[in-house]
Amino acid sequence: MKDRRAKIAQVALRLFIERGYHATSTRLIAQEAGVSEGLIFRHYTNKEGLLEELLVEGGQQMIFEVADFISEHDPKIFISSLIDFFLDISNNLLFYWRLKAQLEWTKTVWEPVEWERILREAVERMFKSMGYSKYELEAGLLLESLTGIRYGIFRGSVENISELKALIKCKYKVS
Amino acid sequence: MKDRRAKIAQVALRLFIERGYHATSTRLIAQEAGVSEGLIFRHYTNKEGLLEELLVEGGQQMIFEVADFISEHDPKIFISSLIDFFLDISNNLLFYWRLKAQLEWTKTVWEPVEWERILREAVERMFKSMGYSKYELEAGLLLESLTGIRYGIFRGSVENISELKALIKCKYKVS
DNA sequence: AAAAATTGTAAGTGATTAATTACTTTTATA
DNA sequence: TATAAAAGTAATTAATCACTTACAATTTTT
Repeated sequence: MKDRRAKIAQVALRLFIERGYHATSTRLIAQEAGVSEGLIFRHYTNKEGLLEELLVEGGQQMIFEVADFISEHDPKIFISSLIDFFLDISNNLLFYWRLKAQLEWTKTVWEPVEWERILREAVERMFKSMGYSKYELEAGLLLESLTGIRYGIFRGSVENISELKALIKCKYKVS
Repeated sequence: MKDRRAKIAQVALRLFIERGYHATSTRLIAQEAGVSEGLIFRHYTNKEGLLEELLVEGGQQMIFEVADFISEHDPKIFISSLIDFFLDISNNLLFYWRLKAQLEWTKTVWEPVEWERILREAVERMFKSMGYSKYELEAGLLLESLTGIRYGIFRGSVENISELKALIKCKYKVS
């Protein structure tokens, strides 16, 4: 069976999100994946290596996804797509996003990863082209706000997502 | 020495934030607090009981603080104070806020605590009195956005906080 | 089909975990 | 000041942790 490595990664990602990285034992991962505990360490150097690969893989997928609407040159369509991207619960990178967010709480220094830098620069460019004077500040405000709402969706404190999306788009006059 | 219990709580709060709840051992807490490990379990039923008390205590302080600008009846001053409350890094409840946020990632079901309910209702009332038609949605948007920005401040991805505050207040026409 | 490499497991390893025990010291009370 | 209660500790507990070892099964390569 070739896909047992993938199965371990899949189960680990779910458990890390459900219970937190430190509260998830390699024993439990193995049990839920239906493999022996030793196999985890045959495929990954250690538990942290497994986590690292989940983050790298998710980050690469994210770069791919972000590249999609980076190519959009119409600011209005861009901002609208950005809001959808952040707040669509059907987003297939939700698990990665959640794991990343969870881990950020214990980090001492924060450095944006590649897709975050690419995205921020693109949003700044859009606000600039839309004639906003403080475009960097505007980009920061929108991105942090969207992140907050996304956290709210994860948490379960945001119900009417589609209405909220419409309201935000209305505020930025992009739909 | 009477204040050793308080010392344990103080050190535990710091370590839980720095390293995460599960990654912080009772042994480390005792070491950093300069007490024996057994003393932790003399004062608190268990590790989770210690965490619980930190959350309850912080929540009670938060109710007290929130009550401050709940009494404000001028919507413009209210919203302005709300923004300050959420984004002032001098806020003495920052540690509680951070711990609570960190723990929310592994919760299966989310229920707003008392101060969160009180606050949300007050914000809704204010938006209603300001003539916003979708006042509930507006309240949700502002609160989740401010939470997101606050997380950004914790994370270190927001630099120009005062400028950002001014921009938000400007958008809501409250200063 | 033989050899080699990979994938898999069961049964461990020592270290660390939260929590308890048995006991001593300090503080409060009668 | 005698006594009870509370606050404190050192040493220990069973359980669990991430990880390793020695070996077996399965693929892949030649």
